[in-house]
Amino acid sequence: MNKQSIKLSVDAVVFGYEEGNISVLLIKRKYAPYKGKWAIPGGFVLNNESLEEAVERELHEETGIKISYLEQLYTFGNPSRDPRGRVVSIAYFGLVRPNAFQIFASTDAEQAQWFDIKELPELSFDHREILDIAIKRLQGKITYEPIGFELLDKKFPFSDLEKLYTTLLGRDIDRRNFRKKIVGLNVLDELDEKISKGSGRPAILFKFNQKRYFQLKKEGIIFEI
Amino acid sequence: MNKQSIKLSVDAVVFGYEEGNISVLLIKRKYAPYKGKWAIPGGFVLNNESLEEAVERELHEETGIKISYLEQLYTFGNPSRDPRGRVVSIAYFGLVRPNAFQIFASTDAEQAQWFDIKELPELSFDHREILDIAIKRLQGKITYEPIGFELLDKKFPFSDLEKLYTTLLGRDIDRRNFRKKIVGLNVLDELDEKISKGSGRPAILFKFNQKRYFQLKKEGIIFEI
DNA sequence: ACAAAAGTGTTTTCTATACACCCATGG
DNA sequence: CCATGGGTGTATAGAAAACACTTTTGT
Repeated sequence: MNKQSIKLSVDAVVFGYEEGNISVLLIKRKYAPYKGKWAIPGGFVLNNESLEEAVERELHEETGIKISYLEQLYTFGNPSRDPRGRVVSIAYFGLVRPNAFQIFASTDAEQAQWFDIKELPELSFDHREILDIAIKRLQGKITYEPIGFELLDKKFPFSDLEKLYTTLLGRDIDRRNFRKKIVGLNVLDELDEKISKGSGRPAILFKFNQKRYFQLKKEGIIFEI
Repeated sequence: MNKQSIKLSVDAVVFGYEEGNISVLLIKRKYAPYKGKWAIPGGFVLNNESLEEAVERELHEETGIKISYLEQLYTFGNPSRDPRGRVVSIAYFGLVRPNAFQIFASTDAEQAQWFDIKELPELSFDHREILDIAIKRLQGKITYEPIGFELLDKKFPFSDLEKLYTTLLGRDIDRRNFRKKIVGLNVLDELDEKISKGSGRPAILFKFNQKRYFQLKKEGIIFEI
């Protein structure tokens, strides 16, 4: 019988959102292959760790950020996807507020950096394909799950949530209808605080009702905007 | 550096539908571990084949059936899921008409058999968990995709499609509203043929308009019954 | 007072749901 | 002629979409 010599890796596609821009966290590879090229953070799975542990560890090692919830995206196994030999990679997917983390490169990464998803550099391996699938998933999620908790500040004006949705959907939405729908979900708590953005009427701040938010996620709302 | 010694396998969860019953194809294991126990068909990935090739090959070897489209379900990587050592398994998912295939066990399988999903035997490894996730996916699919093409005969009366939906949803649906909705999707072509089921008015036969069907799948309709 | 962003209701349209009787055939 | 399953339309309620002016602040 042919001895199997397949290696297993994990990759973490981490999206951030800030003021109308969606970005993704990439690292510059320190070693060959693709030395000096940008790539999705990730690396080989160790013998005794779960896949989730592996992806969190690799992400932390290479970029300094620690995320406790990464969702499995897809497993990529094309035999020629890695020039070093057969490497099957399980890709994960996460959302964060970029400004809530300080990123710093280490181990296999020479550099770690946020890239706007509309201005991506050339990527290593089949990482462009992985990223494309992740972007599709991100845009798909919005229709069957509430989104925003992981991407917005703790306290935020309604307009931030609205801008997030217009950015992810790539089109304008009606402010009144949107507000009605979100309010109807009971997922936001209104605070006794306002924020002023220099000019214009100050906005009331909201926060997500965490319990209700995760309940909706679990139930899987269908949510057409 | 610690040399990685993880093995990679694939598993194929194949669902069948026949006259109001959903079944799944299982094999009885010929070798240890779990010798003589039922399991989801699958096995190790070879060095030079893609994951899709591997899962189709294993399914064919163990059960005799050949399916060209299996969808990736999830990757299971719990370090203790296999008593032989670290085995990560990529599970796939497919739908067929059981009566369109003749099943016969071979290679690692002592027997291959359809089981009603309400009367499952004890399963090997973490296959019960895999199957539960697959069943959830099957039930979820129905709300965002048309379904039935792979599960019904080429030509079928409307009532067959209706019964499939009631079975998958686990509840009754309104015959008139259901028909309206399906007809509205333009996914069925009416044939000039009828079928009689012994007593009662003969039913007009339909077939799926394949082009339209796969177009809807791709677009991803949201389809509440 | 004006510029800039936040906040708010009503009307219309569409979609989902509820609901019951007639039709065609076999025995 | 009766038992059995197949086929059909309409009315109502609820949800989504379209739509524009007023409020509050900073300058």
